[in-house]
Amino acid sequence: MTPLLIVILGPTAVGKTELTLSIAEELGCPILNCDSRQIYRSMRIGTAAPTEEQLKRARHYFVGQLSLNDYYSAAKYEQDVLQLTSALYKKHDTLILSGGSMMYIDAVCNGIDDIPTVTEEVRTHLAQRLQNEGPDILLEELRLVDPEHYDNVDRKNTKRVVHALEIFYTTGKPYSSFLTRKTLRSSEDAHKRPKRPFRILKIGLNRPREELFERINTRVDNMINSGLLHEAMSLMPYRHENALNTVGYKEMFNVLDGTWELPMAIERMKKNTRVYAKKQLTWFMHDKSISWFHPNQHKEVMDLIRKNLPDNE
RNA sequence: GGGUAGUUACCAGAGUGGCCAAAUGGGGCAGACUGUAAAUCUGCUGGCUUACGCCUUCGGUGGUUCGAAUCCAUCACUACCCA
Repeated sequence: MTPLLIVILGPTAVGKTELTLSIAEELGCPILNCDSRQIYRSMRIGTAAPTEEQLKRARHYFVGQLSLNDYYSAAKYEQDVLQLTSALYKKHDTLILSGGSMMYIDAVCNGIDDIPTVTEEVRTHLAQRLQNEGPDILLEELRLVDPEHYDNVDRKNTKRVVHALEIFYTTGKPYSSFLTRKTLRSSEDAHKRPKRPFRILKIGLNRPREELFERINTRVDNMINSGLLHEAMSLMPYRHENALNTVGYKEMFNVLDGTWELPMAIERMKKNTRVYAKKQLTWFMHDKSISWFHPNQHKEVMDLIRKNLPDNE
């Protein structure tokens, strides 16, 4: 009997948490959270992390377990999930992975190439060079060092150019030499995907755009009322950590240092969240293996799940 | 009643004779994506399914001119100032 991984995904604020919880309760199975920011501690309000009451309703993993300055990535998440699931499947035949971090979901479902982790020295050195010499020189360097990747990267996306160089300087080998599953997301390359010891059932949640945007707006208002500004204030010392380069916190930091008035920040936050939700949808829509539902369709979702439960195989 | 400034695309706002379908910003829409991804980056945004091509736009109308968003007349509206 192959165990099952139910993946519940969808744009931010669509209503994943609530549906996930009720399904988890019904099936009596744990929830592996898949949200690249909820996994950090002390960002509860701004990431709409599960509340204490919600956490009590099912066993949760990957919620609030990292410090703001911990290094993390989709690749680490993949490893952590694989390790955890192999343990959990001894007791459960079904697990739920729920969240909206596209790349994390992708890493778990389709795998991610094994690329060495960049050393701190190389990272800071290149950051330094980027500042001193500018992006053009680094891009030119990439062309010499890794012509193959030079042809493929988005050359205007400095972050990616720099990363390829980081890998080169860390390993002495071109970044492109580490990529084996280039078109991971396209179905023709399905055979290149790693075999998982579980079956995957992807359930996508979505709503009409207007409805979703309205929920985003009220969620932002609720965050503000719940003390987001206060939370952000306590995180000010860490504001330059990557974890806090996040919708919601960025805007609050601008209020705290006097750049913006609060109403302006709230508007920006709503807008940026809407943009993020759209980005998520753009990504998810490529994945033809997702079955889509409105979050209200609890019954329909459960029907699909029951059909796929391991003992029904 | 008098005076002054103004009316530009979804919004704000540049443009004061041809290089203007019209800068820039906002908003909106669409897309890319394998290592801190809630990140980072890109394209479109008058219409014509595509266009270095055509058509219709810069408050209304009428003029001047080879040519007008830009100049003139007039009407309408808006803002501020003086009565």
